[in-house]
Amino acid sequence: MGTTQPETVPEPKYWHLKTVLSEALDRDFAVGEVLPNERELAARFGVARATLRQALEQLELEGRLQRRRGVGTTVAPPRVGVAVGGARQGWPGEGADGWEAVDAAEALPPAAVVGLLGDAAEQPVHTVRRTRVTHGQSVAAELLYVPTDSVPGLSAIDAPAGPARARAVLRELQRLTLEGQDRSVELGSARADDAKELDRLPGAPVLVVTTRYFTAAGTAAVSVATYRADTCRLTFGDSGVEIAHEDRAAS
Amino acid sequence: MGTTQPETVPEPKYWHLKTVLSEALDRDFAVGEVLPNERELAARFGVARATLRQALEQLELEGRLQRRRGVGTTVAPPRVGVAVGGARQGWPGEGADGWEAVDAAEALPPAAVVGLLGDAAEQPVHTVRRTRVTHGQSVAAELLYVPTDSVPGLSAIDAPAGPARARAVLRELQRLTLEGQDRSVELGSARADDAKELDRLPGAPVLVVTTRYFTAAGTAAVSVATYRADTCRLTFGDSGVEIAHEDRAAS
DNA sequence: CAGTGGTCTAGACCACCCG
DNA sequence: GGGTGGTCTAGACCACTGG
Repeated sequence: MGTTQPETVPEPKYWHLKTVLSEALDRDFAVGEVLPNERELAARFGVARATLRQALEQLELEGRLQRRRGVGTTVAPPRVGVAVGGARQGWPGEGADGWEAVDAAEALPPAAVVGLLGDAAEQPVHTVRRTRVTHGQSVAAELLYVPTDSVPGLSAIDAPAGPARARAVLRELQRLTLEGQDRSVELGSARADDAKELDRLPGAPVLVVTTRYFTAAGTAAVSVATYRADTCRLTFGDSGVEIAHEDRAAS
Repeated sequence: MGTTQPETVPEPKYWHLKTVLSEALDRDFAVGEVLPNERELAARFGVARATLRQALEQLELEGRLQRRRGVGTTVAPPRVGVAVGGARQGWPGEGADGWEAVDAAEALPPAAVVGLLGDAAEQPVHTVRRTRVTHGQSVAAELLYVPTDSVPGLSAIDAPAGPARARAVLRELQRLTLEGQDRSVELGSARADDAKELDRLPGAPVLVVTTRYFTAAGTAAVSVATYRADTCRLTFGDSGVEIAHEDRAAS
C-alpha cells in the first residue's frame, strides 16, 4: 500500500470551478441575473477569493459573465454579431453601418501605423475617431489615419474641431476610387482611451481589426478598430447570411 | 498644506509595470532572449510576484512574451499573419494551405454546432480533425463537422481510422459545388484537447473562427478552428497584399 | 453609507523541464 | 537535482456604485 491510484494529473481548482459554474449558469440563471458576490461564492465553494476570481475571469473572457465594480457580476447576453464586411466593401462612413464620427485632428502617426501606410517617411495624417454602436451598446472604437496628401481637397483648417471635421475628412476620402483593401484581426488589450470609449477597464481584451484602404496611388488610409472581445463576435459574411449562434462555439 | 497634488487616480502597479517592461523589451531585449525569472523580477521592481505576474500575463496576451513552465519567459517573435481567406475561397483541404488532416470519426455533433448546421434534428456527422502549421509551429486546431448525408458517397467504414479517413471525407466534400460561405471570429479559451494540439495550457486565449460552407442543398459543413491568440494575426486579404506589420498595432 | 469588484501582499506547494 | 512558471491561500486595502 502507500501508493494511491495512478491519479491522473489533478485538474486545477479554478478550471474545475469554471466548469461547475458554467453548468450552473446554463441551468439556474437567466441572462442579466446577478450572481452572489465573490466573497460568498468563494466561501460556498471552499476556495480563496483569488481562485474563484480566476474562474470568473475565464468565464468573462468567454463572454458568459459581465463584472462591474461597485455593482456585481451578472450573466452576460449572447455575444452580438457585428458585421465587419468580408468582401469588397467601401470607404469608411459609406452607408449607415453604426459608425459615428467623434472627432478629428492632424498629427504625426504612431510608429506602428507608419509601416502600414507604406512610405517610410513620416508624413502628417488626419486622425479621425469613430465609435460604433450596436443594439444600444458601444462595441468598438476606431482610429482612422488618413495621410493629408490622400485628401488634398481638405485644407488644414477647413472645419472646426469635433464631429463636423471628422465627417469632412470622411467625405473627402469617399471621393477617391477605392481599389482594394485588406484586413487583419488580432487580440489586444484596450488602451486607456479606448477602454473609456468602450466602458471597460484599461487592459480589457479587445479584437483589433486593422484595415488598409488602397487606391491606385497606394495606401490611402489605415483604420485600427478595437472591438470589445467579451461582447462581440466579428462576422465576415461573404454570402450575406447571418450566422445564428444558438449556443456558444468557444469552450 | 496637508493637501497633496490633485493626484490623478493612481495607476495600478501592474499597469505601470507592464508599460515599463514593454519599453525595456523594445530597448534591451532581442527576440528569443530569456528574461530573469519571476521571483527576481518581482524583487527588482519591489512588488509581489502575483503583481509582477499580472503584468506578464498582459504582455503575453499581447503576444510580446512567451512563458513556458520549467523553462522560463522569453521575448516572443512578432505575430505571424495567417491567411484565413476573406473572399470566396473553396472547400477545406483544397490547395496546400498548411492544414494537415489528423483523424476522423462519426458521431453526433455538439449542441453548439447543431444550430449552425441549420436543420434542427440531430443527425450524425463526420468529425474531421485538422491541424495547421505555419513557419514550423502549429497555430491552429480545427474540428470540421460534415453531416453524413452531405457526402452520401462515403460509406461509414470506407476507410480505416486516422489521417486516411480524414482525407477521404475531405475528398468527398470537394466533389460538391460550393455556393458560398460565411465566417465569424470571436475570442475563446482553449479546451483541453485543443490546448494539447496547440502546445498551450488549457484556458489559453484563442481566436475561434467559425465557418459555414453552403451548397444549393443548404449547409454542407461547419468548421470550428481555434487559433493561438498569442502568436497569430488572422489576415483577410481581399487584395492579395500581405500586411507588413513592422510594429504592433495593439496597445 | 454599505457593498461590490479591483488590486496587492507574502507566503506555500505543485508540475514541469533539463542537465 | 535545482530552477522555472502555475496554482492556491488568507488576509488587507482601494475605487467605484448605488441608495
